[in-house]
Amino acid sequence: MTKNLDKPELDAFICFSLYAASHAFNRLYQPLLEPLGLTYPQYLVMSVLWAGDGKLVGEIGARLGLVSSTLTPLLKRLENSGLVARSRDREDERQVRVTLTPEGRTLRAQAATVPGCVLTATGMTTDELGDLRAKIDTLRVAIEGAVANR
Amino acid sequence: MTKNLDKPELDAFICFSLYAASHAFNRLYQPLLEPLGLTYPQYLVMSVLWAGDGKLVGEIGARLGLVSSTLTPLLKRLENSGLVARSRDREDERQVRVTLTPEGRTLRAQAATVPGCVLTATGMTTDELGDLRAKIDTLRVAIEGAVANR
DNA sequence: GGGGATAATATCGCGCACGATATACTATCA
DNA sequence: TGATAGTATATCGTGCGCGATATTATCCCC
Repeated sequence: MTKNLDKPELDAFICFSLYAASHAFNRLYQPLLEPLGLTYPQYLVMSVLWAGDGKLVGEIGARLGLVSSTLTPLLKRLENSGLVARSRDREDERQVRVTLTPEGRTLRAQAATVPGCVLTATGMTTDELGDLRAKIDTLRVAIEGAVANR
Repeated sequence: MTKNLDKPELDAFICFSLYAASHAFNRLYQPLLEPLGLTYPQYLVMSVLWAGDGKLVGEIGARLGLVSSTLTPLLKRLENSGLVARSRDREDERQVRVTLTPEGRTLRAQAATVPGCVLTATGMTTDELGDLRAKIDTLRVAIEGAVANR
């Protein structure tokens, strides 16, 4: 009790770190993505589509942990940029399928240098990064579980 | 080259993780902070002030990696909530010093249960969390360095 | 001590991020 | 079949987060 009052920032240490690291990645990607005309979240969405075209809005959201109120405007901006097309699924008209345009596919090659730049900037090996990623994912899963059964 | 084209999401793995983990923490804190009338970034700012009252806007920004265009509106909202006071420094009138009001200090006791809830939700020991935090900080410092000398 | 450089904060515009709610479609079951 | 429940996406309002720029104060050098 007294301990918590003495160190109210104890829990904050880990979230400070995540918070700051997340923003730092944002600042790292931004100048790399600016010539492509993409923001960082838009790049993440395009990466999901490059990994498998023709996904539903909900599938993209599940991969990135985003809801439709975030994705819909973002996808509309990508559509206005001519990188993706959005169309209601013929089978189930509630669903919206997002597909890459030829311009969207072309952009993939232009973005090919980005991963190398980022990897260099981390100053870590792919093994170290993979290990760290696994630990962060473990933490995230634990937190999501706690949020679900609170 | 071909490798990058085959795996454009390779670099994305670590940033996906950070991105999702950061948002997961946001969703964990939100219901805990809602009774206090604080958002997650506002809680981080209050934590900084609870650790040491009377900080300058720039000092808070340095601690959290935020610039004035983010902090100024946030601090004004905290001021409107009656939790902090903002005043120009007598010595150097360019600077704005942020101090806790009695209500802001009182809130600290009400927030005392938050760290424990969060720690429990992580399912990790403080040692494990500390180790993870250190690794994340190492990554962040490397990235910030790369951004600085690009 | 006056003028340009520098520094700290503020303002503005845009793009997330999300909760609450609305809309449109599908499934179910009486 | 027709009401009802459930599902997928969209809309709206609020609060970050930041780059570009403005404003005001201090510093420094002639």
